[in-house]
Amino acid sequence: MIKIYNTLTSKKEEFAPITPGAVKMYACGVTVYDYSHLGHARGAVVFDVIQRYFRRKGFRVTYVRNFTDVDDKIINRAKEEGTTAAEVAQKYIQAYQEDMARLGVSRADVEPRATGHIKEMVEVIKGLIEKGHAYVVDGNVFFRVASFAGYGKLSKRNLEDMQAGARVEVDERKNDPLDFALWKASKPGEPAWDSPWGPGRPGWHIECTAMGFKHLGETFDIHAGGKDLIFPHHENEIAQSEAFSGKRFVNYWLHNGFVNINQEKMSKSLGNFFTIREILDQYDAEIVRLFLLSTHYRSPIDFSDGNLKDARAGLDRFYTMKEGIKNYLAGKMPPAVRPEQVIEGADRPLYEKILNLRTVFEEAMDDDFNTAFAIGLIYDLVRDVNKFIAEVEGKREDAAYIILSAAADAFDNVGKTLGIFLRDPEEWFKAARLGEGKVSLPMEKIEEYIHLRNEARARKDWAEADRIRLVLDEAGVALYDRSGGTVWKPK
RNA sequence: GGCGGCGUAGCCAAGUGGCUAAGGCAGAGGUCUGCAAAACCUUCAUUCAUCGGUUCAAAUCCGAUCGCCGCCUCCA
Repeated sequence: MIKIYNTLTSKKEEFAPITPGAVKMYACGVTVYDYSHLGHARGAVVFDVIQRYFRRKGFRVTYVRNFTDVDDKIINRAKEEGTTAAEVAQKYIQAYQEDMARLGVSRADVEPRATGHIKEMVEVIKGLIEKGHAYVVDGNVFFRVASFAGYGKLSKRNLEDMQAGARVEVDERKNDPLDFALWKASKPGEPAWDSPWGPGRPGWHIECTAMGFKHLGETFDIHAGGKDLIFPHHENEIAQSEAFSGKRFVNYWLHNGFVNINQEKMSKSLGNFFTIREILDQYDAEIVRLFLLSTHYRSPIDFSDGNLKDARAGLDRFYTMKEGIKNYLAGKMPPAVRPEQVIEGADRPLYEKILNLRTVFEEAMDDDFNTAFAIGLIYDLVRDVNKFIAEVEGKREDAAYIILSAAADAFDNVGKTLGIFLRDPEEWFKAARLGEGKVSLPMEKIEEYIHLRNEARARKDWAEADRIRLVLDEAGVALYDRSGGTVWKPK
């Protein structure tokens, strides 16, 4: 059974879906006014793995991830660029989709846009006014926070604390500084939609309520987002949603930790961010994905060159093993024997451990999606499999075949949920790493040098062999003489 | 000021009451190798920021102290 840390209760809880066998999940997407940065990537990757994991466990998942495509920042950006808000939004939605595709993030089942749900938002706002939870001032509509008894239950703060600490200039039209805008009257030239209160545009929080209601219902299982959304965004969502429906809005609130740089939050306002595409120009997407999954999703993760290099080293290690498996299995046929007939006693524990990987992986993931631990389990098995490969000479071929193909299957199986470890080793070592621009020779030239070097080695001309090794080394190519021949990898 | 979180080896990082504190990187020694690399083996925290307390038993619970971070304003 899956246990999830719920921000609302500050505890890990057993996941009990509203509808047995189904998960209704909403993740706050991005405001599309600029390229997304690594912090956005973290949430996307983490919640992608979580929704994949639910599917793996047999749940019917409806995953909604929205785009905020109307907002002050989009309007400002449009002004700066002399274009329209709609064009700005379209451009960065496109860019986001490209970034996500490169990171291997699956498409959500529904990817709604705020501007496509104005009607739904207006309906919710109307209902809130009728129920006395909202009021109209000069074409603006504000939510009356004091009218909702549970306000503060998600972010664990009470109204007095917040008023004491209020340090923003207060919109004079609000009855109370904590009240927030549901609908904003548009200024001339701004995007505007007709409403009972005059032309305007929605406030930020109302979109998630309206889109969540429409695509998932008035109560759904999971609502996810970055920790910085807890207050005020998610707190406000709860207030307006529950005030409107009279029902519990969301059962489990999940919040991912930040990506830090030098122990500081990566953010637009600090200017210390790297866009996803900048990072992907330097590091293969799989490195980034492994890096993001190597820390539990609720903890902060520090972005640094060293940490990305660690992730790369991990992938080198994994794919070296995968290459070893592949080389062994190449050209051999699956034996028509039962595993228990041919696997010798000494290898039984390894075989059991391989078959057990799926189970222990799921135990780790069941515990609040502990990808870091799950990856540790994978590397633990990598070492065992490498040991087996190192000693495979003396083994029965049919038994070795069964063990190694079972290992390949097991790694593949868990890799699919994480979205890593799935490539062909050859592709990893060559295409992926070549893509980082570290090798300054074309592949054909490299192969030619290797051929020349092996001729030199055949006549025991070690000086020439070493000279060629050095030439390739300077071009960023490392050579390894294996029993099956010489292979090369980017340094 | 209010609220929340974190502090585990040189580095990254699991572990939240009880077997030997996962896993990776880096380091040291070894096997292998024409030389290398990879891989494998051995080694690498008597100790979990500090100090007290609770308990038969704590990195894990409680209190205090120090340090760091986040939210309270748009923020994944």
